[in-house]
Amino acid sequence: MFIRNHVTSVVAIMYQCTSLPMRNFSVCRYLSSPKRRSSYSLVDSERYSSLVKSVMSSKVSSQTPETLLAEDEHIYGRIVKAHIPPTVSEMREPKSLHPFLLHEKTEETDEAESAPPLRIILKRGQDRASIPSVTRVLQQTLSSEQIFYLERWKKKMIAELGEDGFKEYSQNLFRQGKRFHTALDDILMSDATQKDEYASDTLELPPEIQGYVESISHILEDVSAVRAIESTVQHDTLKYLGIVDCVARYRGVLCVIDWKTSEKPKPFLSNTYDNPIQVAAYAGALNNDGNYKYQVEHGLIVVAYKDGSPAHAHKLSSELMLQYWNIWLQRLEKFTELSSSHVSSAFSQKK
DNA sequence: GGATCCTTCTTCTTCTTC
Repeated sequence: MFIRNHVTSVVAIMYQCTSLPMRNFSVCRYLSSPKRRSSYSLVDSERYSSLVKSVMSSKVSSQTPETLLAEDEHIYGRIVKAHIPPTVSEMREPKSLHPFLLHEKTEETDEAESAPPLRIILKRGQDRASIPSVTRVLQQTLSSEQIFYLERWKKKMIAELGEDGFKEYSQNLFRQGKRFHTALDDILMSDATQKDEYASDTLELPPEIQGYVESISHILEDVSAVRAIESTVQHDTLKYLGIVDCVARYRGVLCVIDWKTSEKPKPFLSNTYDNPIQVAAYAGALNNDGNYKYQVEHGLIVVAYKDGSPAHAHKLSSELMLQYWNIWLQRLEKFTELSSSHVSSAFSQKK
């Protein structure tokens, strides 16, 4: 078990290395090197001896900040405040420094928690037509490694089931996932609105869903104060939207909850691929959406199984959420670059 | 009424030893 956990964490570090910007990559390389060496030890000290001497020398220069400024002015002229256009990342960066540790929105009251869950239906108007969704961004910015393994899996399945068989298999997976979500929405909504602890027991469940619901029954015992169900969230600054499965308290902590169905067991967070990024993206959007009068800092991914075996619940602390939020920003940036290059190439073709 | 959108899922592995 230890070895497995160890390997998982090493893989997690490797994954982070590949997902983070170059400066972080060098940090990872530094951490993974067998012997931590200072980069200064690599400097050809003989070659730079005069420079080192001049830097280390205590001799005071005849130049002072004032004389340097006067000299600069003489050479370059007076400083004129120039308008520097913001970079894409600056434009996209929200005004808030931390999307999960802000308390700008008014504090919650017990009354607000006892109100019926919010459900903002997605309406695609003209203003929203161009706004990408979380799913679309994640799908279109998969790594080449992810695409490779998915394609390989697909080929294997088609070889096994045939084209039509695979199509039917995929549709069935989607159908089960959708039915599970619908059933869960009914359960949560009926519990939240009827104030009856056993209200959901009277609900009729489709037979193929019963195992999944049984799988999450122990999780549902710890879920309370449901605030939102299948509700649209939109990041007003970063311009993206999505639909959160659920916002509720899990063991007393307010979380964005994502329900998943899976054929394979997913006991580790790393088994859930991009799901944590999805949850962080939803939470970040909710925290920047005026329709929600509260902040959510935590996340929860619940993986349910058809045979009724206990679901795996992966908690995402605010620290983890921030890490995944940063990965989400990178994916969003990549998506923007891809779509703008797509637009410009389409434009040049038209020309 | 039809089309489109947001979701719903799918990946990480192969061989040795006890």
